[in-house]
Amino acid sequence: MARLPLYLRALSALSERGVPTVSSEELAAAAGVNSAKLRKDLSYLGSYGTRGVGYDVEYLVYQISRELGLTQDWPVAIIGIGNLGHALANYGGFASRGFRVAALLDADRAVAGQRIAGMVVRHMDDLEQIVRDDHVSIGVITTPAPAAQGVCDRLVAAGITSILNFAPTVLSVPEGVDVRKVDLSIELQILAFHEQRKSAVDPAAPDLPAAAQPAASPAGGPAGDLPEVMPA
Amino acid sequence: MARLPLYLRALSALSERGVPTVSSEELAAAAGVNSAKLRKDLSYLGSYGTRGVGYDVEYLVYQISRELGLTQDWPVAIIGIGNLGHALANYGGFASRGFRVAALLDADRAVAGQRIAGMVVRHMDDLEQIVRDDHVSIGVITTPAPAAQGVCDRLVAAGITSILNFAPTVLSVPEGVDVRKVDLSIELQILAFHEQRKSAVDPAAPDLPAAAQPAASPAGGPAGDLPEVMPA
DNA sequence: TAATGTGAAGCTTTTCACAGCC
DNA sequence: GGCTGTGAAAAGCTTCACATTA
Repeated sequence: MARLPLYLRALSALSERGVPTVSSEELAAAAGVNSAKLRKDLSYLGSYGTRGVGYDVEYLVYQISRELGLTQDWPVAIIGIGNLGHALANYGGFASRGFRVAALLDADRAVAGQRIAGMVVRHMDDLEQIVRDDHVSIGVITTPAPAAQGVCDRLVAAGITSILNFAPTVLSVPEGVDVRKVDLSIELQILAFHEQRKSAVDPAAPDLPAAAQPAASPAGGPAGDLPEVMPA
Repeated sequence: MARLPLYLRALSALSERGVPTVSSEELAAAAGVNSAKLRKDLSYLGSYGTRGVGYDVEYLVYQISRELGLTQDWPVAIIGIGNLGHALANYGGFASRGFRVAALLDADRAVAGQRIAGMVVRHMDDLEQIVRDDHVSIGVITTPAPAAQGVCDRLVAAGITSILNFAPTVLSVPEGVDVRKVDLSIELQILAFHEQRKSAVDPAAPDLPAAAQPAASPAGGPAGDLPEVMPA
């Protein structure tokens, strides 16, 4: 269930503050969901709560961690060391949940060899060997969009079955391979959509008269090219 | 509808290749969805297709862009110029869809003043003024988790009603303010969950016997702290 | 004939509401 | 009394299948 990580985060915060137990109501509020939903979600893991009391924070942290497979080590390889790959290599949030950046790779020989976040960037030629030797189980693709499918195919061929894709492309993979995508530009587009709705409905634009009614622009709009994760 | 940006991306690719019309079947395949779903989604925008022929690519690009509000300019401010903020400031994917990085801000006076992506990073003190003067409509939060709620509150107070949050925290905002979140660590956790399932079900572990059955680890698992977007 | 647009069926997710247990 | 766990109702979303139209 995709909400377990959210609960885990809220529980970890409670755990740090030394809170021993929590009710579904409180935890739901902390995770930003409805309490009935939270109880139903947790009930799929088993009956880990105590009626009349709530949930034991430490116990639930452990149970969710186990369910998510976070009690084991997950070596991750990042492919494409541009701005975003660089940022992810230095991102502290991975290590704290059992994810270990095991390798950084890039197709550019000028990038390979550089030291980033205490690691030497390897060349794509070594991909298969690195996956094998370091038991990499998750690949993170931060290449430009045109390169992503090729990299994906090589990852799959090397035996990887979980891919996190930051390149703005739909990846096609064989059955049994999981792909999750993060597209920054799509998130902004969804915000813009709602933002536009607001000013269209609300007659009194809050503060900025300049951003009022969406003008009916002339046809033949933006030709729009594929946004790339890293602009060279 | 959250899938429109996906369709738009597929259509833009077709447009670049000079394809004049596309059937729901083809476009659905390119966007990675089912064709009936695509037709239903598009039917909410109006009847922009031609039975027996398909959809006019250019016309549909324009209609979706208009629906999403991409025919107007969206000035974006990025708050928190660590690794991720830095990467986003340089990210080419924004500009191509009407999103313009109007300002970079940081609470650290050592960071403020630096030039990044051709812009001077401003100090948080100037936030309200920048939002007002540059008509910023979307705020992107890339601060460490503990700072996120404070920044969010200031953005809201300054009149911003759309926020993209990269900090691993649930932000609480008043009604009418939209928040979308991107949590890199959560994406990995979901992948790990499925990955674990695979090896548990599949009796023949593909290649790596080391990563086989999830061992029943001893209780009292990882104490886990809140992952931060930027480590220091 | 080819492919859209759409009621209706089917499925999934969310919410309600309360029995059951501490 | 308080709070979990869970059937049952409600809502939302996806898919089917076909009438409809260029």
